[in-house]
Amino acid sequence: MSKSPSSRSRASGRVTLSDVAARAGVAPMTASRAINQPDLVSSLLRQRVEQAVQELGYVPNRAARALASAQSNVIVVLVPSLSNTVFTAVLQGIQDALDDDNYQLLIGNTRYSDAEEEKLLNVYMQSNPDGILLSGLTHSPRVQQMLETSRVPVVSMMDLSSDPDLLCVGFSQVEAGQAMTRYLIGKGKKRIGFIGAQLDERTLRRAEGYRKAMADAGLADTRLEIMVPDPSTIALGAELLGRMLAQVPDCDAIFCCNDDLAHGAIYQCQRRGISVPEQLAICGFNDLPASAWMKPALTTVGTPRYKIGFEAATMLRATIRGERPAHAHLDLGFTLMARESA
Amino acid sequence: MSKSPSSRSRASGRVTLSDVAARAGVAPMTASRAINQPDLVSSLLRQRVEQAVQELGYVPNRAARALASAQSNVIVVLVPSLSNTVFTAVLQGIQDALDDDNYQLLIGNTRYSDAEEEKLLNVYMQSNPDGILLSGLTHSPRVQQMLETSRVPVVSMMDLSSDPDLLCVGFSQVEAGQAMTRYLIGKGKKRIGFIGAQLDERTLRRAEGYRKAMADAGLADTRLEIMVPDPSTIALGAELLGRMLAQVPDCDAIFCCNDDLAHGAIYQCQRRGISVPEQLAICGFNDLPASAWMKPALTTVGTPRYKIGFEAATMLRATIRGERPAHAHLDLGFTLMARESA
DNA sequence: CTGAAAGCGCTTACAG
DNA sequence: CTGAAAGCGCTTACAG
Repeated sequence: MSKSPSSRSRASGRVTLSDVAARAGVAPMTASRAINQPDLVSSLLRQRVEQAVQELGYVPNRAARALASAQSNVIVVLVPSLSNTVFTAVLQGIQDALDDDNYQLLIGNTRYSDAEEEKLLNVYMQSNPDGILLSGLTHSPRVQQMLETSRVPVVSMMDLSSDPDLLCVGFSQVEAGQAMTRYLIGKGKKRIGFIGAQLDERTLRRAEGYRKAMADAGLADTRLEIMVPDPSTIALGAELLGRMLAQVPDCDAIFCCNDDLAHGAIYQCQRRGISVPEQLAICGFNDLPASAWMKPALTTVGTPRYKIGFEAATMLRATIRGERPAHAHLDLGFTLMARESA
Repeated sequence: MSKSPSSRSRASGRVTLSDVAARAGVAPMTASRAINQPDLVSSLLRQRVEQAVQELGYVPNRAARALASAQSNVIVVLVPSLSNTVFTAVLQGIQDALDDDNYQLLIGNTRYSDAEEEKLLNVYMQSNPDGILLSGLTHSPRVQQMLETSRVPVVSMMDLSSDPDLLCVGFSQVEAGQAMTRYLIGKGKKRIGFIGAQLDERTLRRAEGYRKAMADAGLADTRLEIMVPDPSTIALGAELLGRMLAQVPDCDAIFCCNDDLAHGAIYQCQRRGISVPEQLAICGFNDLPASAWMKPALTTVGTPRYKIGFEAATMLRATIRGERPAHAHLDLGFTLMARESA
């Protein structure tokens, strides 16, 4: 009659499904059904089980469920940064899309590192995820291999792949970079600099679009490019503006690979008494909240990051359920936001 | 001799520890030791097991491990927002503190809602976490109860509790609000407005500090307070600046409960031709990256959010290991950043 | 240093 | 609609 576990017991001491079943006077199997598939149980037993759950404060053990059912209900999300608003918006979209689905999100921060991505994926694979959401298209060979051998559904976010079979949701980073550069060229700018930081794949593709547009217009000049691996910050934008002007004194426009850099460049211009856009046009990428409000308001590229997360999660969920999406690639596009700074 | 599982098998098809053991010619127990406690196994067998792991591409099943060992190695983190830089910095600190510890972080976004916090905790408790990191001190009664009955170690972040037994890492939000208000009073300001949004507990405590300082100086006037439940954004700051000036035309300073609001207020002043700080002093809270760079540079309160995350995670880890921290409360302080705007 | 047995808490696959 | 049996893939607690 003793309630304490025998000395040789390995029981955790927590309330288990068997405890609930005993209290309700049913078999554990029935208690399980009453909780997970209530429609299959008579209302009388269901009520008795529900009451036992309440009285005992039963909390299901997710590990046991995952083990028995071979279904983890885990979705892994890998993003390169948590401090970059772009990716927190993506995460928000994912959460909203999956809100009612009882999925558990395992959020990994790769810090823009392929090695870190590999490490995280290695650990997260131990949780036997039902699906994976990845940022970007380029990954280490081992990551590619892990993904293939695991046969877990994957959706890539942010850019569009050239592989027609790869599920992805995003927009063409190359075209967006090209569009912004063409806009500046259309404004009559000739000496258009490009400032790139972090050098993640998206920045590289935007630079690719910039180069295409410059070459098309016969304006290409490698000295107009400043590329540094440091993280994008306002402070770095301010610094790189100075470096660009020192390197290319007749520069008449600067395309920053993102808004943080552009904000820093504009603040630096204000400090140096350089009028924007009259003396120097400046534009960014991503349209952060401050961009529309600052003086001068920043010309930039609006990107559908929230929607990317939402749609990618939706596509992944459909794939997990065994549905084949009509289109493997979902192009959400971008919007050129012409404002005051360029 | 067939490799395919029998039709009645429930096996997942994945490589298991038994497969590794069979390949290495050892018992599963020995394979387990070779992987998790290699020092307890002879180097010969260890090597054979390691090789089998490689050849088979073995990935341990975390659910099985958690179930058998009654140890999840999961730490739950609940933050009110992922779009607020403050909390992403906290998360970064947590990740850095726990980096080498094989903990799996379950990050939950409560969206500033007690009900959502309750819902998340309910789900996350199913993972049997080893520890929990919470934002703030106030929670719903059911959350409090879940925490108590579960006996899982908890560390609260951001503020300092009045309960001496509650583990917490942060700083006094009340004192910070008071300090900033006193600073403005010291600058000769008489009609100091307070703009509060979101109305989360930190904002309410900062407002409490503001009221104390105003009352102490005989400057209290409830019309000087604007409190709205909407999320803090630049746009809202711009709007509320207008509302404050309409309501209190002789207002000579505005204390915004955070930097986003303050940025919006300053941008709005620029648009209206109001000089800051000459006509109107404006200050914020948190010292976001843009604050030091914008013109005028924002006077604000610097807060140790990264360190809060780092130290809270460190304290939690120690507690999980059974150590008693020397002090239950860790006060990391704040810094008044006097700049141009006030 | 190594291994056979039992068990963690749940669900699957049956059977009635 | 209900339940007895077996099993998911590991680790604990022993024993040798």
